Amino acid sequence: MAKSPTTRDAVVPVLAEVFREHGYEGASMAILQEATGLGRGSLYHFFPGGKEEMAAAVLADIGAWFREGVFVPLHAAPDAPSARQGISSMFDEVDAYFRSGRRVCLQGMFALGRERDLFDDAVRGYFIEWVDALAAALQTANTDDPTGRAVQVVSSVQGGIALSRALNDPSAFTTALDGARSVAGLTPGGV
Amino acid sequence: MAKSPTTRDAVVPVLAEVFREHGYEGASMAILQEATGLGRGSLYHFFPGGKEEMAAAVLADIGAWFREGVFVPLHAAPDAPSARQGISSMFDEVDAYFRSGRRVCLQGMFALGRERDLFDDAVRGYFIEWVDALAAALQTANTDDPTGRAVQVVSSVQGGIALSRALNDPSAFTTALDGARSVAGLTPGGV
DNA sequence: GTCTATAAAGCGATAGAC
DNA sequence: GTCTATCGCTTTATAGAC
Repeated sequence: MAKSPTTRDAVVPVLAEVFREHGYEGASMAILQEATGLGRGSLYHFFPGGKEEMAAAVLADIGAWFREGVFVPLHAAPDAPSARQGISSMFDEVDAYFRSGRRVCLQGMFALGRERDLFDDAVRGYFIEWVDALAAALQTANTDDPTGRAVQVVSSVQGGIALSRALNDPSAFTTALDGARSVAGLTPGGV
Repeated sequence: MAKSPTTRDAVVPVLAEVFREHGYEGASMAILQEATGLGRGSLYHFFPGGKEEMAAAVLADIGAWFREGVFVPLHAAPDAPSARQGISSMFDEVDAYFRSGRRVCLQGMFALGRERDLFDDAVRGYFIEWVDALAAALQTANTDDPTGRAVQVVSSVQGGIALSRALNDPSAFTTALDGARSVAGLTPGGV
């Protein structure tokens, strides 16, 4: 690597992981400092709004990642076969991203707590985008009740994370995801 | 009412609601004090272990409620029709208890955060009991893959709470629950 | 841009009077 | 059993040197 200037963009994923592991309140400045390797002053230089701005930046970053990698492809499917392919890819991406339930969904976590009030738009927007994109793909795939099924699929993913963490068993996430695939009209085998 | 002696049992449900609304860390002693109407000294008299003992008591109380009202009936079903009836009742109880997603599941909330480490047994035990009881009823009802379906149903409930809160729309919980009913082999109409 | 020092407030927990 | 006063620690945020 030529050089590594500390940029705001580079530090956001690190902050994301800290928020995922410790929660919003639990992620103290001291922990964020240690994880990023930056001093207090540097963090406040990049994020004058403090923790709240850090979390907002993280949520925006995650939202952009899903938009680009998952939601846009779902919307882009022109016909039924490619829609089914897109939905199948979504499950693969989701399984990889959440590491079979070992990694928490920050938006889902925030939705359960007081953080929802603070980051209302980011949390709601993320799930609206997800449900809308999936519903559009399900409709293209000629599935009945696309919106209802999209809600059920996204719920299963979120609940699968919670349950697999509670049981300390990633297979619970896999099972939940399999059920969601079935709801989305995918056969266990392939697209 | 003849008199109202402040008992430990009477204060636990109040604490539960505070933990649900503010989370474990967000539920400060000041808030718990105000909600219960008790002074610091009284709270520490009932719960010498402080916040941790309060949360443990709350989790135990919730666990006992579900055990008595939901899990035991599921296990008790002697034949397929009564098993289906018990499963149907479970969904009604769950919908009422979580107020169509307006009320958070404390165990599910704790599972996503650091609290999981602190209340590991209570959180894991709660979900193990739930999945086991539902799987037993599904088996009695002659449903295939009872354990897998039980995991999917419980995941849907947990995810439905998160999604309905994120969207600020209780109908998302209802939709998630309808999907779960279908996974459990129940027709939308009745038992 | 990065750092340390420090301010100001809130936290959980304890002590001891009543 | 209930209360208030207080300890000691951690928190976020700021100020200012470099």
